[in-house]
Order: sequence, then C-alpha cells, then structure tokens
Amino acid sequence: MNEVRVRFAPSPTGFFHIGSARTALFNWLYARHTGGTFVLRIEDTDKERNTEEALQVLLDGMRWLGLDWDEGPEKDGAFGPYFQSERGTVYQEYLDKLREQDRVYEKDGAIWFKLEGERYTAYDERLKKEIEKVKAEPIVIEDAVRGRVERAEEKDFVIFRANGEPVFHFVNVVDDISMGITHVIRGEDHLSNTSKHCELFKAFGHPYPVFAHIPLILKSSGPGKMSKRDEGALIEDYAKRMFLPEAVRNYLCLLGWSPKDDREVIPINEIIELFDLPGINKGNARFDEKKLSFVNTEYVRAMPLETFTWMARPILNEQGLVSEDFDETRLQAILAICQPKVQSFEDLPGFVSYFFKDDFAYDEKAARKVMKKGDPLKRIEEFKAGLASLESWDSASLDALVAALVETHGASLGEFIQPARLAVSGTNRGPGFNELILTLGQAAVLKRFDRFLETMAQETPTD
RNA sequence: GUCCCGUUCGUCUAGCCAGGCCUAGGACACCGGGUUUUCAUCCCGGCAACAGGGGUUCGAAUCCCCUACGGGACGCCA
Repeated sequence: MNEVRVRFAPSPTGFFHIGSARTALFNWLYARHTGGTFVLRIEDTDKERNTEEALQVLLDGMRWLGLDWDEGPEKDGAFGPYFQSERGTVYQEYLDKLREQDRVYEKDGAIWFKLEGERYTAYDERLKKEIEKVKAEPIVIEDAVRGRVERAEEKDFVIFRANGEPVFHFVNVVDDISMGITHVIRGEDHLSNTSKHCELFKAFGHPYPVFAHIPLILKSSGPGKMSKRDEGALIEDYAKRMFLPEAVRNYLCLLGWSPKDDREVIPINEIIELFDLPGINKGNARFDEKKLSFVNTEYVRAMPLETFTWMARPILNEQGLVSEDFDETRLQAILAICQPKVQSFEDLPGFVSYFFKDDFAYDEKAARKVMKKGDPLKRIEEFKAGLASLESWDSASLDALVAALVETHGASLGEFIQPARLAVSGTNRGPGFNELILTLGQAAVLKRFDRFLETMAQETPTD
C-alpha cells in the first residue's frame, strides 16, 4: 500500500493567509490527483489565541476555497486526534524512544535533541558568543521540486520547552510519522528546517517522506514575502469582497504552477488531472491583484444566469436595493443585461442600483460630457414624445423610432442616445442601450425623462 | 555573519531535465487602431525579457563555473 497521504498543518492564528491557502491547495491538488488522502492537522500548541474562533476562520476559508479534507477536524479518521493539543501522549511516547537511544538531554529546563558527530566550540557571529557546535553528517534530500538539497545541522535543538510543551520541529515530524504522511508539500521557508526534521526521522528509524518545497508568494511590490498586512493577503477578505472562490483558487493555482499549454482559466477537475510535483516552479512568485481580478471577471461572466442571480440577490438585498420577495423573473431580466458588463460582484450594486430606485444621482463627469454636446434637453423632449406614442415595446420598434427621430430632427444618433442613457441611469455606462430602455419599461423611462428635464433645466439655465 | 534556495517581458509564465524547431511563445497590465448607438465586450496591432561574465560545443535561454541580485532559514514561533 503506497497510497499517498499528504497533510496541511496550519496553526490557527485568526486569519487565513494566502500563502497558507496556496500550500493547502497544492496539497489538496496532489491528493486529488493521486487519489490519495488529504489530512488537515491543526497545530494548536499555542493556546494564547481564541482558538475556537481562529479555527473557524481557517475551516471556513478551506471550505470557501472548496478544499475538502479527508481526515481532520469534524472528520475523524484512523490517525486522530487531529489537534496537536490532544496528542500529548503520542509526543511522550516518541520522546521516550529518543530517551532510550540517549538522543536527548536536559538543559535550562528544556529538552534538547542531541546531534551525532564531533563536538567543538565556535564563536557564533549572530549570538555574539562561543557556542557548542556539532560536525554532523550532512542531510541529503531529493526534493520533488528542487532536486537534491544538502544541508548539515550544526547545533543541538530544543524539542520540549521548559514549560513542557513540545516544539514545532518535533511535533511536526512525530505527527507525520504517526499519521503515515508520505509527501510533505510546504513552503520554501521550511527548506532550511528540513535537515532538523530529517535528523529526527533518522533518530526514529523512519524513512523520510517525499519533500516538495514550493516557492513563496511575494508582495506585489516591495521586498519580501506576502505578509498578513499586505493588501490581498487574507482569504477571508476575498470572501467578504465577493470574489468567486473558484476564481481565487484558479488564480492561486497559477502562482507557481502552470498547465504548460498557455491556458489560464481552467476548470478545477482539469487542473487536478494535470497537477504534479515536478511541474511546480522553483522561483518565488509575485502576487498580482490585477490578474486575480481578470480571472474573477472571467468566472463572473461565465456563470449561468440563474446562478448569477442567485448570488446577486442577497448582495443587492443587503444594499437595500431589492426586497426579499422581489420578483425573480424581473431580477433575472435586469441581471441578464448586466452580467456581461459588470466586472465583479463587488461592483454589482453600484452598477445596477438605478434599476431599483428612481432618485439616483446623475454622475457629474458623465453629465458634463453629455450636456455640453448639442441640445440634449431638446433631444430628450423629442425622444419623449416619440416614446410616448410608441406602439410596440420591442427592440425593432425602438430602432425604428430612433431612426425616425434622427431623420426628422437632423441630429445624430449619439445626440439622442447619450442624454437618454444619462437620463434613465445617471451614468454614461451600462448595458446596451436598447436593452436598457426596454428592460426599464415605458413608464419608468418617461418618468425619468421628466425628472431629467426638470433637474437639468434648473442646473443649466438657458435663456 | 553563516547556511540553503532561486534568477526568461513591469507581473504570472512556456521553453531548460533529453543544446539547434527561439529572429524566445502565451496571459495580465499598459499604449494605439478598428467594430459598436454610449460604456463594455470583441477584433487587430504595439511595447517589453533569457541578470552579468567566463567556459564546454560546429551551435547555449537550455550544460558547467564565478559574480551580482533576490528570497528564505539560522527562536524554549509555527
């Protein structure tokens, strides 16, 4: 049985960092690609934070991204418990194994792991003092992403703090062994720690798992990796901003991995099929919100109208634009002409608000641009008269009407359409003109024309 | 400071392992043009990169070495 078992082992800090999310994603992809098992293990040895709440942020983030785990919190398996805070006896057991081999000692109340090799003292430039070092055999790993990496540990290290709590390096390795983890996919920031971990694997007489150290996500500008304070660093923010989780996930896949065939917007099942460890890039990737937005827009445009409407309703409701019982057919009709134009759900309320309220404001810039050309008020009067007598409310009739207006009054199409758009929507951008007028309905359009004439007459007195 | 890892357009990347098909491809962004009754879409075009230097070779983005730069790790944090 060499079934793949991977794990994502976050510590609940109260936020879900985009880098962690990408690590989780790659583990998940690999598990799904290989038909293996994806374990979610919570490294909650630090009890300072509000763990329950912090845990929920994490679990919510995982669920939002669609990264379902096979074993872990709320999903017990044969290798539990999946919270490190509940694995004390396991850690004691493994500590005893090291004791039996005389690989540990106490110093300053803490328990240290003893490296094997010749000991000597040397001046440490960083600690500014003489310390004991060990000439240990170099650890060599065959990293699935980076190839052969060799590094030697040179100092004993703490595995249990003076307060009795086990340290990360120790629990990480013990859990990976006791949970049967076969592949360790994690950020490159752990590459240097790997020699510590391998020392422990060796001491336990356990073969190394396959390591795959993935590149880091760097700030979109400036030096260093993405930190939680950077714009766009937190998964929960994308949820709040109503990004589509599939889009965020798709974008994250593209940071450090590619399908090699120039495709970018790809269904997740195809990514799962193509994903593999050697295909992961070695170099760090810079986060780019513009590209993320692009991917998001692609997903927004591609949604079935029913789904789009279903998602839009609560958003519009929250903005006070539509009521709970707003007619579904009507809502769908409005959204049908907006979906191809709007960029994101975040922009949607602003994009469609005038459909739901009559007292919208006229965008100043748009108004200035429209009002200075020709005689817009006169055109609206003419348009109004034409519309009032329009017999049939359809696109063809509207086309005919506008053509007739152009003909009779000797003004260009734009001179009718631009003020009309401004009059009914308060802006100079939006859905196609005919669709806009037709969807609003004859009564609303006429009413809005009147309001426009009144308002503009006041603001731009003509002698 | 020591150690580890990396380096192709502004950004994400393809190509590198198995050197010639690369006058280096795609995408985002940006800039122009066209279509459009506005905006958007769409279409066309443009900008723009193999970090530098040495080798190896008939031939190097691809292999080797050095330098530079970037990132990471050196905690009784994870």
